[in-house]
Amino acid sequence: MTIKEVCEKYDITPDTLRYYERVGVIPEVHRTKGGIRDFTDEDVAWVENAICMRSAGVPVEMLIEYVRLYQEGDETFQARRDVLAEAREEIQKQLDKYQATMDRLNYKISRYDEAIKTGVLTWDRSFTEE
Amino acid sequence: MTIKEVCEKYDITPDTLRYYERVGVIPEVHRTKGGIRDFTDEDVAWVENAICMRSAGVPVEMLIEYVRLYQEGDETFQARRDVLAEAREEIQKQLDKYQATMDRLNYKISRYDEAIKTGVLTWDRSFTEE
DNA sequence: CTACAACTTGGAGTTAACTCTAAGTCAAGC
DNA sequence: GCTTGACTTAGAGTTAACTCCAAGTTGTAG
Repeated sequence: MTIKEVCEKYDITPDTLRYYERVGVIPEVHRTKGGIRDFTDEDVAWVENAICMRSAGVPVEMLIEYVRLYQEGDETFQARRDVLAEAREEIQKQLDKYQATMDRLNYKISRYDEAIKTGVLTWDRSFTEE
Repeated sequence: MTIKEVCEKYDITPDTLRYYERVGVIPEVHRTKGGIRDFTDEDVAWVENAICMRSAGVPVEMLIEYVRLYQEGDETFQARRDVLAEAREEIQKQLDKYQATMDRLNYKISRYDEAIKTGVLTWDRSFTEE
């Protein structure tokens, strides 16, 4: 699979993919004799994983650490698990914040829908705001 | 309320608060005769709102737009609602991504827990990865 | 065999959102 | 009244994560 195909598959730019490989977010990608990237299924799976993790805000630094441990072999199972567990905790915290913000937005939008009908904007919660 | 008290309440730095006021993420804060910030309850409510929105990744630019509309008065109810609805959509998309990443992490961590017990790491999903 | 688009690299540039610095002002305690 | 620490501003600097650029190479279509 060429870099272009992988990029289209995940809607990212070649620059991002090359950057991921350069800094170690994904392991080194297979090449043709000429030196052009030719992604194997395994390479693509690493890309998919990286993009999924990044989309949830897992820092590049943490992904690099995971790949580094992976390349060290089977003695790093526990260390790798710990990295993943840390990422999971961060994501759970973020999920909670997102949910709180959703609640606030839903409340405010419902108040605005009211205001658009009645011409008057009112807040009944402890939001002294606005 | 002093800037320090507000910062302690929300665990942020004075620099961040001053930055928020400067660029318009929150409206201008009440001052003492000497020119020192003295946050009213309303000011604090704006801060709380900004921090909640930012914690869910709502861009500073969008908060500025909301404050700008707010200061234009009652003719902007609809426009403000639209800004909030856009923020809500983005957050929903992010929530979905976070959930997908959680699923992936839970799966991987369970595989590692297995591997730590048995000494062998196996993947059964379509993750050719690793 | 020749275009020419798509690839390569190393390194510089960009962006959003802070974060820090310098130089000065305010105010509480002695 | 003086010291001392927290406050003020304008503007420069930082960080993470890309994103772009220049100069050169590869590979496919005619």
